[in-house]
Amino acid sequence: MPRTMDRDARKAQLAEAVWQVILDQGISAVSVRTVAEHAGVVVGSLRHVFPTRSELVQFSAELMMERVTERLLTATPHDDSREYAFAKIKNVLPLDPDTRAEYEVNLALLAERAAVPGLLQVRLDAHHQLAKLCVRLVEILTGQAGTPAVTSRAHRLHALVDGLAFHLFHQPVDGDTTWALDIIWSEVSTIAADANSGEISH
Amino acid sequence: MPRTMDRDARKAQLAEAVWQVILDQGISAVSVRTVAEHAGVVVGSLRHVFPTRSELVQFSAELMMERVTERLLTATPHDDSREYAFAKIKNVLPLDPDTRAEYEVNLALLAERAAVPGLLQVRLDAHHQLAKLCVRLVEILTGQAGTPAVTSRAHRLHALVDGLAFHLFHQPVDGDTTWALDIIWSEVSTIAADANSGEISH
DNA sequence: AGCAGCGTAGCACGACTGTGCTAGTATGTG
DNA sequence: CACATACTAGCACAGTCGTGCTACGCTGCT
Repeated sequence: MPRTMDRDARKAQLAEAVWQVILDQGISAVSVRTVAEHAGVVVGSLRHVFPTRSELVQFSAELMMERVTERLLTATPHDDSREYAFAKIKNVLPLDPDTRAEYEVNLALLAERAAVPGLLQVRLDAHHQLAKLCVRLVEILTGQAGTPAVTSRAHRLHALVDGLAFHLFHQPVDGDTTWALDIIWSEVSTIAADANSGEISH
Repeated sequence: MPRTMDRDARKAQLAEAVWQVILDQGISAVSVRTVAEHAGVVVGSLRHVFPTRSELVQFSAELMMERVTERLLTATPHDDSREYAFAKIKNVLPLDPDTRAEYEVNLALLAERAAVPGLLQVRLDAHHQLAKLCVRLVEILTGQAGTPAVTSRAHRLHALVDGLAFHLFHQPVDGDTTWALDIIWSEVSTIAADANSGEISH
């Protein structure tokens, strides 16, 4: 065998170059050439790892989702279930420049799904994963599971999270974010409180 | 003067061709040639109206927003303020194929803003307009105006609307949408009810 | 030492891009 | 009728695109 390299690391390096190009010049500027140049490799090398542009773009999307999932799985223990839920949700909102970039790349890849069909599945996976997280959080907060009230609450929480993400993305990077956190905290509290007082539905 | 045509109609025709191309092949397929072909005109004619691609894309975005605004302004009188608010919100959600397409084009143009800077302003305008609508609805529902509680409620409603739009977009065209409408209705009811019982905050 | 083969480097090709430019055509106004 | 001109039509050019392809060098196993 001749010299071999860490393929996964190389793929990650190229995926990160894709993200950078998206942030700098938008998704339409993502070509095998621009990405290769950004990553400091020649086109031939990039194409040795990703034979086509589609594979490059799709892997970039998958790795991005994988990274987010990883971050979500890192344990954030809290004695109070409300603070636990709050911390988890803060993890998926574009609150700092890094997560904002993440969100922006996500939107760009969503818009590219007409050109790279595989992106649709990636996007759907991400969506369902967030949905499942919301269900879990509601279950923890209410102490119930599987009831219609839980799924309803989870739906609502999910919508709120996605909506807030969209809003945060629309305001300047250094803008005030406390209002969004307030909304999340109040929602989390409401879910917990309603469960304790027995009235959940509506 | 030589023969003249309805310039606005021609511009609208071209903008609609842009939307169609976005829906069919994604934003990256939007070129002066593809759009001209879709509109049934030659490139020269298109460029007589829109000298550059940027102007074409930007106008398409502006016209789209204009159309939405127009639809929003058409009076939908209701004796009950809750039903009025509900109807208004239904107007901005991607519930049928047409409004879904609208939403998709919106997202695509959002992703293209790195290439066409003017799109950022268009998107921001749309966002602020929806925010203003939410404030107005909350004012109508609560009978108050200008209080912190109103802006807080409006923020929350706005986030919920954007989040639900995102969710509806992720499910199949013929999917069940009643759950989203239920959430909206319950939120509208809650806003109205809390205002009557005096407790608004949180 | 030799060699198989991974990874690097880059040329070539046809297609497509945005935009500058010119020529022709039809039509409303004088 | 004449003419100015809005509009149509299309060529040209330089650039970028994705991808097929070959050639070379280094490396690690036999």
